[in-house]
Amino acid sequence: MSEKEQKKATIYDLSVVSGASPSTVSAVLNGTWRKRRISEETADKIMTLAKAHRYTANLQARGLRSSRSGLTGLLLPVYDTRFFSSMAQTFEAKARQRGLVPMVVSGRRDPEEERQTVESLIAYSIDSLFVAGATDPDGVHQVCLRAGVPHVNIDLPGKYAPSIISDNRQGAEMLTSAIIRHAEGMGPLAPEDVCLFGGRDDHASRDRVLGFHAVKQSIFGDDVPKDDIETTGYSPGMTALAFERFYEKHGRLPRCFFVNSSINFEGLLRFMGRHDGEAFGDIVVGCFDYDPFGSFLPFPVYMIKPNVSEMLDRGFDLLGEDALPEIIMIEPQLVLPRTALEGPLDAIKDPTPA
Amino acid sequence: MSEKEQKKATIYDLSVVSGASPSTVSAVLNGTWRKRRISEETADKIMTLAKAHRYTANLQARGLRSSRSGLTGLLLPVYDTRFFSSMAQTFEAKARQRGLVPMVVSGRRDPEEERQTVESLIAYSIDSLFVAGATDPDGVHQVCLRAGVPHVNIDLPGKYAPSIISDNRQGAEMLTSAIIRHAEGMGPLAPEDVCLFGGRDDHASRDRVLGFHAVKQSIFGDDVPKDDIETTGYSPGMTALAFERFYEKHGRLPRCFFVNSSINFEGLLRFMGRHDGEAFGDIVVGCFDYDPFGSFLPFPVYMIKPNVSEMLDRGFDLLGEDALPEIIMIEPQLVLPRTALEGPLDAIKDPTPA
DNA sequence: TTGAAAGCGCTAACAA
DNA sequence: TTGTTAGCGCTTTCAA
Repeated sequence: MSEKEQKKATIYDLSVVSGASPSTVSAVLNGTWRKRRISEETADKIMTLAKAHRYTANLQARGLRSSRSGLTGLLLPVYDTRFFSSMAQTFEAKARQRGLVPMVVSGRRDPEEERQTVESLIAYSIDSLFVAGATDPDGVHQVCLRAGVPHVNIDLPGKYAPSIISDNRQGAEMLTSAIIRHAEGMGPLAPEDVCLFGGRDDHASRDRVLGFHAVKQSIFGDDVPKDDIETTGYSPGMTALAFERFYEKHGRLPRCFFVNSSINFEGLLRFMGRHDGEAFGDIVVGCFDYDPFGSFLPFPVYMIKPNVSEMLDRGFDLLGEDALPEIIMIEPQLVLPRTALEGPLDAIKDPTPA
Repeated sequence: MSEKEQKKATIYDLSVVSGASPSTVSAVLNGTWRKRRISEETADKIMTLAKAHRYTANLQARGLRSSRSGLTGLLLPVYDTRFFSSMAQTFEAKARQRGLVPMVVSGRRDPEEERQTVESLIAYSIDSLFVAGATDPDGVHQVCLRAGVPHVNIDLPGKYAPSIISDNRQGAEMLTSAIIRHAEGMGPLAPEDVCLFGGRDDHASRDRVLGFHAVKQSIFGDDVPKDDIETTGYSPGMTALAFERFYEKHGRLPRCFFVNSSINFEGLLRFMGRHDGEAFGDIVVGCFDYDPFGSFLPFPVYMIKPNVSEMLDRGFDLLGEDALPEIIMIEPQLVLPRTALEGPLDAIKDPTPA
């Protein structure tokens, strides 16, 4: 309670106490003073004064005047999965490294909401936008284009802006062979024992299905049934239903299956909550997404971890020039069952516990 | 690609095309026109024009002029746990319901970084701030106070601002009795079979330890050893080490233990990754925090789920008046093993999968 | 090496 | 019922 709420100091206040003009103060405080050939002496004096008066720039005013806000946006579908929350964490760190302030928002997989949410960012004059896993990246693109906001797509590609995505095809192949190999080690496997749950009609899901089928074919030959896919959207509830249906029909879950995202994986949890171990005794599961707790469930779970850090770095690189709408693929990582990877949490220095 | 990047329309553009003055346009577009007694007719015309020209207000300018930015901040320690990511998700929804734009940032449990991060929000003139789980809430308070930013503490209390926290004492009691009851069902239990891992010297941990000991005492009597606590900080690595140490010494993990947060729980995962089932055969675990995947690990896991929605609602209520620095406790929920609760993800309408 | 002055887009008295 | 005007705090020519 030591200091009172005082009006924030402005460059005019510092101009008065320093005897310099507001424009000089401004230049000193925003770092352009060297090239404005202001004497080291004046600069020092002003900076000292600024510190003493706890001056911090009003970034709204700066942004209004200079039409560069210093804000960079990240549009997520949802926060509440390990994939997207670690993306938010990593994004924030990388933005701040670059002297930008991150604004993370969620579009909740609704094209209209995505556009509106982005409009709200643009209303604050964000300088750039990362569009991650958008349901309608091209709709978002239109909005950005009108406002002249440079943007890149992450994880799910769009047609009109550069896209940096996981190599879904290759990841799906790694994952599919891993789970099949594991399941085969537990007894002979038929093609109909190997299924895929989740996903929808988007770029990522299509590539994953391609990879999944390619591997099945290479193992079981050409006569694999094509009805081994249960498309459920990205909804835990729908995915749980799909598992229930399969269970009704076959009296158990498939011995070996691929789940298309951690959100679909939550559908499996719901199924598990309603059934005991018999329903899913010796299954082997693959999940396209990594969740540390998911990796330790009571059956083997292979996971694919997208390389978020790399994707974001490439994204920041591409924002500078207005790049072509090409698609850049980043190799994801196969994570073996019962693996607790280190993450952004490990980078933080926790104060001493005692 | 249909529309080109055009300069954003301003109230002056609309003033020209509508024939009304800029201030009239302004009043119409910011909703104050009724009380400025502007005719419905004029208002309609301007609104139509605004729509046609895709006008959206420049919120930096509005904020600069009116000194209300429409931004509300949420300071988190980290994004990357289910507790905080679902808080971010819920916060965003509640902020938008109230016509505010959320800015979520992470202070990474570093007092200095917390203050700096909040300064960066204040530089954009946020109207209010939620301080969740801060390591140094009172340091953040000072920063907010100087800038006149109303703020509340969530989850971890501060001395100078209103705090809305989980009832940690009561939650710990629920959790402790649940795991002890469960473990007793599997065979007789001695006081030294029941331990607590994680946490540090903060308000939440202290209350949890209190609740933990109270229940142990009520069950085992007064002679419970007080060396049943392993304080590790909020770090997966440190917590894993604590489990290793215990294992070295006793050849197995305690039969029944309380883990102080999902971050500490990740330390258990790391331990599990390095040992096979014998090391933790028939353990019963309680975790103060809920994670759906954690609930389905291969041993019984009881979890406590804080009531985030309620905490945030109360927080928004308290921001209006400048409230006293009281502590409001919200009852958390005990979640039984193998429970997949619905969450923010279920509220979202997923587009049809096909 | 520095200062004066205009203006970013908006709001809010005060006039009319 | 509407318009005029000043200015939020800053940057940026242009002039000195």
